[in-house]
Amino acid sequence: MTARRTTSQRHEVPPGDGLPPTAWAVLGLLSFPGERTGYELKKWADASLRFFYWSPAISQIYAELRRLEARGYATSRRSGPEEPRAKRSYAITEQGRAALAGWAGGTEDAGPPVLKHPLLLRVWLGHLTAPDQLRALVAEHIAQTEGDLKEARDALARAAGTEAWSHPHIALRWSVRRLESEVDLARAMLADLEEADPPAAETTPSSEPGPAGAGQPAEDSPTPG
Amino acid sequence: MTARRTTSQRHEVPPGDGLPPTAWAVLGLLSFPGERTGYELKKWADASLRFFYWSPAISQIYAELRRLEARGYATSRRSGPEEPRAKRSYAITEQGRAALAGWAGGTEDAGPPVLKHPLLLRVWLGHLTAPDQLRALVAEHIAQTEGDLKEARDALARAAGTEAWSHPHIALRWSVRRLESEVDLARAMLADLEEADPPAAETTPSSEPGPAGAGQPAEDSPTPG
DNA sequence: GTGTACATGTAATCCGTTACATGATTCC
DNA sequence: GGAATCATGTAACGGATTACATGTACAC
Repeated sequence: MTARRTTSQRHEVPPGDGLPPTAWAVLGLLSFPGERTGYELKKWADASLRFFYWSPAISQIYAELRRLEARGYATSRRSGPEEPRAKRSYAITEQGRAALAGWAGGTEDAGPPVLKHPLLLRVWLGHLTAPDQLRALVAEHIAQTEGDLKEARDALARAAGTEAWSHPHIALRWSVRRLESEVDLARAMLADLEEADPPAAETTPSSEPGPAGAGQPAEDSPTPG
Repeated sequence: MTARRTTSQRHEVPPGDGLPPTAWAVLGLLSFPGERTGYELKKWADASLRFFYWSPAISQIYAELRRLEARGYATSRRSGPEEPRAKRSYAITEQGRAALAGWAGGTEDAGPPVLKHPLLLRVWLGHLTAPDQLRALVAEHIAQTEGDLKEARDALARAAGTEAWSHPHIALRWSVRRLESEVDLARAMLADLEEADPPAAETTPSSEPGPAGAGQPAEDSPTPG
């Protein structure tokens, strides 16, 4: 409900582009010099874009490449007999570059960032789970995020050699910091959970004993937090 | 490629539930005491779950509610003539609560958090955009995030009165901190962008002048960072 | 009496995933 | 010779959105 106008009445398709975000991402990969196969694009996306954008199914990359070509935003070329493998390599066209630059420059709103965090949903539903089990889930998430963080750092280190690609580099730095923050956030939440529901232990003989009204709040209460 | 096993061979559908994440979220909303209409669920999701999970289309909430009822996870009741409006109210069943508790407890992996950040894609593609235009996009994102942050803080303040709902409260606290971090991250990125490409100004007479090899790196270079 | 909020749905469409199918090349 | 990687695609399906359709209640 955050504004986001519905383009007015009578289904007039956005005259210009109307491409899904994934198409722009694929075209973006092609915007760097050189030509590439769908397979290569997939590997590349998994190594960089995945940290802040997405990691698409390979079948969809092929589909987007065909669409991009149909629009004149990319051209493709079958490998000749000199190359060992039969494959199809794509390159961006002038038209494609212009359209992409328009998208990247922000003439049409690219939409807000989307975050879908199942762990948080589980925490939100913490009343259904045993406290230590919930904390274990958070701890597991921390471990997993630390793994991602390591991978992002490796990617950043790899990219450090290849200079002149400053913008991908900046995006990766953002990703590393973001993952660091994700770990911090999870740790802070763990602390909150412990405070709200101290682990069964002999070292906390203060405050309320426990089973007062923690179970079910008054019936018919309106939408909480 | 972060593990995430493909459930092994031969399409054996997950025997138990196989519900999409959205269904669990809707059922989760129902797991708090009281009965609610689809319309109320939508409003509630927009006021809380949206900060860390999702904000579904109203039509889909109705669809999920019907599915949940078909599975026996929820029951519905039409409003009688005593109520001013004709509507259908849903409540969770014992079965539904049990299934949801199983999901929330983590027996089946709920999947990793998903982040799709169009701004970062644009930054990654910064070579296509004028430096100050790109910085303007980041600045706009900061402003927008600060708006979200304010809303999240308001939600937290509203929830502060309604105690005993400690878990939703903890999730909201996480969201507030997360949005604060998002602002910090964007500011840091802005600084990186300024360093990489100093704004046309008279106050920085040091380091390299600029247009050396910043345009197109050597042709045929392999997949960069 | 007009607009907004409440309230529920259907239909069309599309993005995206999973599963399936196929085959060549390279590495061990 | 067998596994992993390279390489490309089709088919089925499902989740989710947008647009459309409809109507009541309430506030101003």
